Amino acid sequence: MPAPVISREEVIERLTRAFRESGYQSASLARLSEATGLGKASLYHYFPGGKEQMAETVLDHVNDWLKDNVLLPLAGAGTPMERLNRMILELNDFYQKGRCSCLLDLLAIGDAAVVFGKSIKASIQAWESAIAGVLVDAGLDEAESRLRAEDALIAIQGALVVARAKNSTDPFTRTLSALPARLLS
Amino acid sequence: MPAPVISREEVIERLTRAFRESGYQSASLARLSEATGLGKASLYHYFPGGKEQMAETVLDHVNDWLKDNVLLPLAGAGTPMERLNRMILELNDFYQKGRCSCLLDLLAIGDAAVVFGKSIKASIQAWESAIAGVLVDAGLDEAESRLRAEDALIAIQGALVVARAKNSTDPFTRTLSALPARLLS
DNA sequence: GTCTATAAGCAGATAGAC
DNA sequence: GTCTATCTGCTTATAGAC
Repeated sequence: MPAPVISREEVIERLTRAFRESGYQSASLARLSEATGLGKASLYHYFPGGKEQMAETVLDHVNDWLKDNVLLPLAGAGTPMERLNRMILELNDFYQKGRCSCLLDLLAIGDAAVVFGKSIKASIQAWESAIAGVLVDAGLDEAESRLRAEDALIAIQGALVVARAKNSTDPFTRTLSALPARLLS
Repeated sequence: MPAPVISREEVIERLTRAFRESGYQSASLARLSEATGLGKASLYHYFPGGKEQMAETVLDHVNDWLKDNVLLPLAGAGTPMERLNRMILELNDFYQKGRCSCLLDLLAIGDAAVVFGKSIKASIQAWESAIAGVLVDAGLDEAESRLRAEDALIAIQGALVVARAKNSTDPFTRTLSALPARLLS
C-alpha cells in the first residue's frame, strides 16, 4: 500500500493551526480540508468521529505539547527563575508572540465547551499546579503560590485576548517578559 | 396597530445574553429565536440585515453601556481610587462575577473577527485610554499609565477566560478586587 | 489512502397571510 | 408585528470507485 502524502503528525499539526485560527465553529470541514490538503473523505479516514474527533485529537496534541515543553521543565532542574524563564521562552514561540490563540480558550466557548470543557479545566489546573510548584520551591507558601500561579494564567490568557483584539504582539511579549519577576517578587 | 409583545430594548437585551453565552457562530437563528421568544421572521423585522446586524446592534449596545457605566465615570468626579472602584463595581455586575463572557473577546474570534474586529479594537483602546487617564490624574506619567491600563484590560479579560475555563467566579472576583490598588501602587 | 459524488439536515434568509 | 411555509446554500457525513 502506498505511503500517505503527509504523515498523521503533519495532518494534526495543520488541523491545530486551523482550529487556533478559526475556533471550533468557524473551522468548517471545507476549511479543514483546505488546511490539510486532504479531501473531506480522507479526513474521515483519519478521524472516523468527524470534526469532533479532529478537535479532540488536536486538543490532546496541544496537551502533550504543554506537558513536554511547559509542565515537565517547570518541575525539572534549575532555579525557580530559570524554570519560569524556560516556560516564557516556550510560550512565546508556541503562541507566535501572541499572534496565535489558545485552544484552551477557544474550545471553552459556545457549543464546543459542552464537549471539551472538562478536559480544558483539567489542563488549566495542571498548568496552574506546575507554576505553583515552582513558587513553593522559591519559598512562597502554598496558598500564595496558588494565587500567583492563577494570576500567571490570567496574565497569559488575558494578554492573548488583548493582543488579538488590538492585532498587536506587544501586549503578549510585554506581559511574558515581566511575568517571572512579578511571580517571584 | 398592536403594540409589540416585548420592546425593542428587551429584544436587544435578550440577544445580548444569547451572544454572550454562545459566541457568534454557535448563536444560530434558531437559538436567537428561542432566546427572544420571537420567530425568525420577526427577528428579521427588527433586523433586516440578519444575524450580522443583530450582533452589530448588540455590540453597539454593549459599547453604549461601557461608555455610560465605565468610561464616563472614569473620566468624572472623585479620587482616582474612587473612580477605579466605581468601574470595578460595574464590571462585577455586568460580567455576573465572571459567569458571563465579554463580547469584545467573543466577537474577535473566527469569522466574526473580520466583521467586528475594527469596532472591537476601537472599544478596547477607548477603554484603555479612560483607565490611563485616571492613572495620569493619580500622578503617574503618561507612558507608565498606558502600560498599566493595558495590564488592567489584560487582567480583566484573562480573569474572564480563566473563570470560564475553571467554571468558577473566584478568579474574576479576586482579580477585580485587587486591581485598583495594583494600578495605583 | 485518496478521491468524486452525493445524501441528509441545518444554517441563514424570504414570501406572504393574518 | 408576528406567524407558517419555504427556499437556497452550506455543513457534516457517507458510499463506493480507484
